[in-house]
Amino acid sequence: MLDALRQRIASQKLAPGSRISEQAVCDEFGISRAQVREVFGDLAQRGLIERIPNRGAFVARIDPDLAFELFDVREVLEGLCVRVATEKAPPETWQPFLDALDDAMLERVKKGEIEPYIQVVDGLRAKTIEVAGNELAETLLADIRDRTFVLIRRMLVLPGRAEQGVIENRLFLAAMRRGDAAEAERLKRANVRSARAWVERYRTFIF
Amino acid sequence: MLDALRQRIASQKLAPGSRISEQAVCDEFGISRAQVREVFGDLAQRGLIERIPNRGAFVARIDPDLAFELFDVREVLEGLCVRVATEKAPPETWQPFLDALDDAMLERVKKGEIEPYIQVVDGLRAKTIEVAGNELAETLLADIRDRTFVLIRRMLVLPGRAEQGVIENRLFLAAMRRGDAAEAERLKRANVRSARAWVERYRTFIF
DNA sequence: GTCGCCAATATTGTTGACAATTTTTTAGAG
DNA sequence: CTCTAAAAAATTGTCAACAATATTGGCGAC
Repeated sequence: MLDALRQRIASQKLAPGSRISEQAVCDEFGISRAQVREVFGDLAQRGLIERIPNRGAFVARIDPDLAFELFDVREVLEGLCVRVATEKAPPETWQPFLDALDDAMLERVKKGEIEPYIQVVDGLRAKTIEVAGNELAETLLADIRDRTFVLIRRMLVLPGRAEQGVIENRLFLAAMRRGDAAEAERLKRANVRSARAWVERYRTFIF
Repeated sequence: MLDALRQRIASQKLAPGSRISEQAVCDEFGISRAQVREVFGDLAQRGLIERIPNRGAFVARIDPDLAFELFDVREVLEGLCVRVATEKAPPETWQPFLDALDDAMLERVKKGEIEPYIQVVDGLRAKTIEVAGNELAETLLADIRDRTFVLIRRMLVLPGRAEQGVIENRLFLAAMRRGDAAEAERLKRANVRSARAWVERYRTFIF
């Protein structure tokens, strides 16, 4: 139930800025307002909704400043996970992802076919976070993902971004593959910073 | 009210593992259970308490694994804040802190007088986070601080740790003073990792 | 016709009572 | 005396009604 709302907000099936009525949620899920209010408290703390006293709950808007904050925190947390994952997992763990990001994949994204790329990158991140084994970082990154989900999709359809993403992912994956944790972290962070720069550059389109 | 409980848990006036009765909080603060339950939800998400269905709320225990997770996340977040703060603030911002951490201070901590040192370091962190202007990182670091407050106090009374802290703080402060953001971040991270290593080394005393 | 004010409506915030579950106590058998 | 089981007490989870606040609609003055 909480996850259902999380997903809807992340995917913008609920438009940013729109109000979510407590009663509407009660009716749809057949639960009492007390439970809805508990869920709302949860969503508010995750930054997915904003609660204004006596006014209600509103789907959070992502202004550019906040988006860059999210990118900065994501950069260091994913960098941390990449470093620890590189140290913990055997190097061959990352080979399948390197294989998947081959030249054929590069051709596909050049033609605008980004779904397979997203699949691989999502799998890689999930694996990295799992291996890193830092539950705190895991939950924080999940929250950040919820809040930036649509933003990132919008960025990935920009001309050339997914292609650049393939190249950057190859770079830090190669470092992971050879067990160079410090360099892998550095390259992963460069990757996130690069994405941040694209958002900055195409700000008018994305926001 | 939430802050009162936060402080009590952070300072371990409420012992880790002990149960917090909803009714007890109601009586003490003169509020209804619904409000208490909302606060409990908040505390649970911050990781300060653990709620077990139909059993109640328990003050969270910090086992070594979790402590190291907290240190790892703190390392990268404080590193981020130091880097951004160095980029944003004029270099002379950090001079007062360098001045405070002089040889006289070093002598004091050598004699076990760590309170002034803690004062300065806390002020430095507050200033750094404020200047960095990343509200997400700010709240996350505040939560981590709540959870590791007692831990760090226990570490600082260990022989030699505060002294080492003075030296490490001087190092990254010097980098901030000369506007070298990348190096300041690196040295701040080394500082947190060093603290983590002390906790690891004196594990039996600290946990 | 527009602005301001007041009533009507709707929504959120709060409270207390009731239900479900767990813990403690007590009684009884071995 | 100890262990088991059932009853009693205490605690958390849930709900519906009430109060407070905000929004909407309508009326009248200018």
